[in-house]
Amino acid sequence: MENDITTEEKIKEAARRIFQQKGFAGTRTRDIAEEAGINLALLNYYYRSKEKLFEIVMEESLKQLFSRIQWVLNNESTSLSEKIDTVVNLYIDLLKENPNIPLFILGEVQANPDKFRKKVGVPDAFMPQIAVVRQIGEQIRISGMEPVDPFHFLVNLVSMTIFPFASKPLLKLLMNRNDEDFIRFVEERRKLVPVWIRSMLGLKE
Amino acid sequence: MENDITTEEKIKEAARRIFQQKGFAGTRTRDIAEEAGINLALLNYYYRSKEKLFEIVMEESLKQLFSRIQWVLNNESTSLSEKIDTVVNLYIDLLKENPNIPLFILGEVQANPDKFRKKVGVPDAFMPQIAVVRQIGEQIRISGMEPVDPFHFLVNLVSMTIFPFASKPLLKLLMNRNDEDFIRFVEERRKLVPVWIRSMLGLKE
DNA sequence: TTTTTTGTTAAACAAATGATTAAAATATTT
DNA sequence: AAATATTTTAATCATTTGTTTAACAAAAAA
Repeated sequence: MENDITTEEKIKEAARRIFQQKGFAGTRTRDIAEEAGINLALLNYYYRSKEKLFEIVMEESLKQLFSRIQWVLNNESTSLSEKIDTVVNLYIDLLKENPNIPLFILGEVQANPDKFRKKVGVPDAFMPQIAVVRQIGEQIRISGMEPVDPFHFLVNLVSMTIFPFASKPLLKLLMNRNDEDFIRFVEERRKLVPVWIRSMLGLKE
Repeated sequence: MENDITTEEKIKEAARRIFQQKGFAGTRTRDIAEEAGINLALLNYYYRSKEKLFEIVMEESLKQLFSRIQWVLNNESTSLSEKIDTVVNLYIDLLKENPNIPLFILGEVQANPDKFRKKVGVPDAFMPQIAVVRQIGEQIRISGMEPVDPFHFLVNLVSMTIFPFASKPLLKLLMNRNDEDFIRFVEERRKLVPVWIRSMLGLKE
């Protein structure tokens, strides 16, 4: 049988699943080994330590959550309205596959803020320069609303898209819904969130 | 000197701070003892175990985040618009004092969904009966928009209010803002979020 | 004051856990 | 095939960590 997936990859995938669900402190190397179906010692053979393996998983998770979106938001050749649609679609697609990513990252940052200072450090005065922020600023002027910090709308977009996934287990309990219901609920938001955001900004459909 | 605060309370307060920041797995009993300035053995003397102490902290955190809000949302004698204002104000007040609560609860639920089945279990078909859901449903009909699940607006309200706190450390990094800036940003949202929600619902100011 | 109860401390225990080692199995090279 | 290198395994090590114990101190009751 040709088992294309190498042992090294099996370990990383298992680590990803468990780290993302339980966090660094809540994960035991033995859990990862069991999930991967390999001997405990192989973890230290391929990756030097639990910490090192975690670094890799975290790095990739950050990349998943930020890199594509960052590119979209900074694209000078798409309209604000297109950006809104794209971001919502990208996030919902990603989080349907991998709903634990947001809490994983946020939780680790909250537990260990120092470790992330450098990792997520954004060059000073870069963010305000990003295309979408400028476009939101313009739209605020155009629509004639009172001046507001453009970041509010970015936060709204991300909040309304990501938060339902971050609170998925709680939502399911509170709303008495199963997985299927939850997916349906989120798919409705795929259309609704962009409508709401555009409406906030006074953007016509 | 009359030190009103009893040893037992000192331990619980220290536990609350550390548990809420690091989570159950990330917290060592020795950290709690040090933070409380007491001998390690006193933790097991007053509370039987780390687990039992955690239960108490979690119980109180859930109560903080849910009980008052639940009461507000289910109040038959306030308008929908009033409820929106009240919820946003209550949450922002609470989270300014205690910004780690949301991630704490959500993280523990994600790490250990089973433990919370019973704890947060809501009586079947209770949620749809709650006053605010009915009021939102009515407003949806009145405003003449296409029929939508009223829960979307509850989720929007909670997302836009709570998510900025859940992502506070990351937001600060990404937006290059300090604590003072963050508070200002959140205070702006105290006024803005209700406006946006009302607008989504076609509610006049 | 004497006795008893309650609170506190330092030390130690036992289990859990990340990591290592040395040998065995498997694959690759010569 | 023999030799070498790589991968895997079982056992063990060393540290961390939740908990307990036994002695001591302080407070309350007698």
